[in-house]
Amino acid sequence: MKTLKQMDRGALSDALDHAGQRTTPQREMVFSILLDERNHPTADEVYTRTKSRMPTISMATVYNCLEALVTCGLVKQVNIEREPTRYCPNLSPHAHFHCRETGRVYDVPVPEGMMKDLVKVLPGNYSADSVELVFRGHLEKGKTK
Amino acid sequence: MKTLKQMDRGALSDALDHAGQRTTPQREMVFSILLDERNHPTADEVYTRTKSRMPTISMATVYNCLEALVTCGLVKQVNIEREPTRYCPNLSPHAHFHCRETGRVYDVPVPEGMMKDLVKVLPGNYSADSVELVFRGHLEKGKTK
DNA sequence: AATTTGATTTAGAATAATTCTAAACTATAT
DNA sequence: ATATAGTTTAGAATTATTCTAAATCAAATT
Repeated sequence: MKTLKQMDRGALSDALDHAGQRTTPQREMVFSILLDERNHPTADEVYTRTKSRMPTISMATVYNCLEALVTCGLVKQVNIEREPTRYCPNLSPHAHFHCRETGRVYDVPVPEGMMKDLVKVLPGNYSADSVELVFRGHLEKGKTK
Repeated sequence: MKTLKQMDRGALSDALDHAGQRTTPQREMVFSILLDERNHPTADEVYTRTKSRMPTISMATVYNCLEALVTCGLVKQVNIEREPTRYCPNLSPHAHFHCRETGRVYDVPVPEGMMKDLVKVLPGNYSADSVELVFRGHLEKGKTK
C-alpha cells in the first residue's frame, strides 16, 4: 500500500486539527507506514521505512511526527522493559504479548469490559485513566488453541 | 533500620548461593536499602542512599548488585514508560499504580489467582511466564474507599 | 601459610535512545 | 506581498545503562 486511504487521511487531519496541529506530508507518511505494517516498529524502524519512500526525512522529524500522532490520540506508545519505544496504531482495547525468543510484540484483543473490571482491584482513592497489560513468554509452534 | 534482619540475610545468601553468586557487603547493603524504604527507587536513588552508609561504593557496583538481586529472584525490576528502571523487593503478586502528578509508583495487591486468570485471554499457543499490570492516573486526596 | 583461581568492585569510557537547539523552510493569515 | 507561527532538519546534548580493564578480595589448593 502506497498512500493513506481516504478514511485514514480524514481521521488523521481531523485528529491533528483537533489538537491544533497541521497535516504535513511527513506526518501522513509516518502514519501510513504505521498502518501499513502493524508490527510495533521502533522509531528507528519507522525512520528506515519512511526514508525509503521519502529520502529527505530526518530522524528528528520521525520523532516529531510520532509524537504528534501520539498527542492527537491516533497512535499509542508501547514500552517493554526499557527497550526502545514502539508505536502502535491499534486503538481498540488490547493487551500485549512479548515473545522472549524473537523480541516481537503481539496485540492480544481483550474481551469487552475486561480492562474496566481490572481497575476494580484499585483502592477507592486511586483513579486510573489507563490500564496496561503485558504478558511475557514464548509462542508454542503448531499449537493454535 | 541499619542492617539486614537475620531472616533477610539468610534469604539473601541462600538465593545468591543458589544462583552461584557470592554474598558480599555491597550486595547486603543494597538489599537492605531496598527493604528499608520500599518506594521503588531508581538505581541512582539506591546509589545515593547506599553511599551515605558505604561511601566507597560505586555506581557500577550498585548496578551490579541490583542485577545480582534480580537474577537470584529477590528483586523485581519495574519499568514505567521508559523512565529509569525502578527496583522492587515485593515478591507477592501485585500490580503497579503510577501517579501522573507525583511520578510515584505504588504496589497494588491483587486477589489470589487474578494474575492466573488474566492469562486466559491469550490464544492457546501463547505461553506466558510473567504478567505485568500497570495503572496510570492520580490519587484522590481524602477519599479512602 | 603461600599461591592460584575466579569472582567482585571500581573508575571511567562507551553506547544508544531520545531530546534539544537553532537555522531554514512552509503555509497560512494579514 | 508580508508577517506570523508552525514544521522540518542536522547535528549537538543528554542520560540511563553497559562495557572495559585494572585492582581487590575471598575461597580453594598446594
